[in-house]
Amino acid sequence: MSSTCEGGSSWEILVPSEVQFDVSQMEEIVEPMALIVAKMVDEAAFRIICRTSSERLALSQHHPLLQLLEMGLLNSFPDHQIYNEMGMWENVKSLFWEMVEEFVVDPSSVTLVRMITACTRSGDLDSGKLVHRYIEENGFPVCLTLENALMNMYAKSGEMGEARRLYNQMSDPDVVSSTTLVSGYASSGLVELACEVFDSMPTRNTVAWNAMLSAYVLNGHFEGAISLFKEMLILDVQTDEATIVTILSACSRSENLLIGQVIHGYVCKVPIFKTRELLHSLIGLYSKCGVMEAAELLFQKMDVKNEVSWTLMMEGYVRTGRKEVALEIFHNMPSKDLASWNALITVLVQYNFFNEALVIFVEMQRIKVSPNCITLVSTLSACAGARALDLGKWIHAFIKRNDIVMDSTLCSALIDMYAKCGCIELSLEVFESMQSKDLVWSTIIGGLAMHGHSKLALEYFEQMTDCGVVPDSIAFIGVLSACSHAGLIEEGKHYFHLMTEVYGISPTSEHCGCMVDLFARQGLLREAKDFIDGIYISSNGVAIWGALLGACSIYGNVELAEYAARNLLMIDPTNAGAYVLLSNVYAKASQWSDVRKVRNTMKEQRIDKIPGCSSIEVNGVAHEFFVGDASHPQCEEIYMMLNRLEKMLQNHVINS
DNA sequence: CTAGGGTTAG
Repeated sequence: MSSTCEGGSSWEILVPSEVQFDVSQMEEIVEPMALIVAKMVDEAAFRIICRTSSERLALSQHHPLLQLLEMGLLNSFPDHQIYNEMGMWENVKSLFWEMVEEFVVDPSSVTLVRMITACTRSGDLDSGKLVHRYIEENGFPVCLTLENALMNMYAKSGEMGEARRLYNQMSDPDVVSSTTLVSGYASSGLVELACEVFDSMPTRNTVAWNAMLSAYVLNGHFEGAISLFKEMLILDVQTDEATIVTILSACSRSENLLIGQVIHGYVCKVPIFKTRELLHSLIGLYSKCGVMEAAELLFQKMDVKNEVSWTLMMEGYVRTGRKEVALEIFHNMPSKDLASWNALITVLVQYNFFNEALVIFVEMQRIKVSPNCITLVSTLSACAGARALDLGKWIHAFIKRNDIVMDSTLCSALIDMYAKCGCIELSLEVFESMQSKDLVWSTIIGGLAMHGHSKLALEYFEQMTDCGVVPDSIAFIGVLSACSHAGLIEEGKHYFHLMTEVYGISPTSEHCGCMVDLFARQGLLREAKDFIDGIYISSNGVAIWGALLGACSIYGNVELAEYAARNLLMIDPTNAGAYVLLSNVYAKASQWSDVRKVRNTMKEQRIDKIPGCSSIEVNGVAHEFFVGDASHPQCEEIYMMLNRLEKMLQNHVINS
């Protein structure tokens, strides 16, 4: 058995000294190189690699000398072959089995490492485990590199227990072993464990620091990432492109423009190569923070743009409200991939351009671009926002027809779409059909609350915790709004306490808005104000003051209404609703001069009351109705029906 | 030969 761990490669012997690795000579030496590769590889079976170009490519990825030639090699192949990475790994795997089973050659440790890497990259844990068992059964010695490769395979497949077991068995783990663990824990969401391993490392290189940085960023600990980066600078750790890309991603995701700009300055001063990826992360930062002038400047400077470059700019323009510019970029992009379509639909939905998002989806169908799960999730939330029930149902049917895997995000989007479109029964149907409900409880609770099924929403919440699922922030929004709609004061207080004290979730302005609404709707204005006084309200606290102001206008409390309106307008000076409600309170109290003052201020500030508008989709056609609107062709019938419904409701209230 | 990076997701 040839089973020793090879040290250096035998390239020096195999490569003729007259062969110069000059890029200009690439074409001429590709063929000889392929032959050398065949000779160098000690297994007979690998000779077949030289038969086709894609097989040659497969091997080239694993040889340092051929990697040098990669540019030239790749240039001689058509694009689709280069990017068919999956096919390449499949080639490596089938060659391996051919070698050990048909040619009965013992693989060297280098070959085993390549095989394990092929399994890891193609996400084929089953084959990997088979090879692992094959190694153990044949008693092949396992060198450090092979141990690391095996650990990495388990880590990448989320089997951190097995990865850790291998690590603990190692006699002499190195910086690669620990870094593999750090990034494995990071992708499993176990930042604390990643931290622990990182802290225990005797030596750390740039890759190790980058892995820890990325551990923070992947799990949303942007502040942690920023302070780790500072530590790198203080300790004078070498930074590289990957460091910058990672830290910039932390800045843009937390919209920390200031630190991002500092890093932009740093990049300009230190010798770091401004790769396209690095420029993308800078553009991404400015686009996310709405500084389109800076993004545009960098974008213009790029010599080679790709789909990502165009997509980042497009997103930025939607975010800054210039969606026409964004659409123009989109339509003029030299090439777009699925991610570009998804990015546009998603960002349009995020900024409430639901109908525009649906138009893009329809366009996508027309030119036959196949949507993926992400497309469908975003489009379903566009349907929810636009109340486009028919299209939502069509997507549901599309999912069934194409056997698309219903993962929890997709189910959640369906449940939410049906709930928002008024079909809570269909929401429940999707919910009940799921095997694992762990990640969709919050959505169904929110849907039930929205439909006024408060008691049921609370029952589902209890079921959720009975199943051992830990409720998240979203679940509590549903629960608290259910309490507020049903006037369940004590229950509301109980759940708020449960959320903050037992589950340690810090309340957002939405939770607080629900609480204020809970008290204020019942006329407990004092309690509502006390609640507000006890919390910190950030710049997105419009819902909190709005809830208080709304209740004040119902109960006619002038003093408190003024207080609420003042605070609301401090956050959002152009909030038309605040002015209207305030003037209603004054009118109720017959303070006509104050009513006039408010109206005049609105005129001076050019604040227009946005007319209330409802819309409904019937047979795929959206119908819009404004306040006092009489323009609909069936207006008379609609109002007759409305009156009948109103009478029915009044009778219902009297009877119950 | 093995470890780290960018756009899309309620």
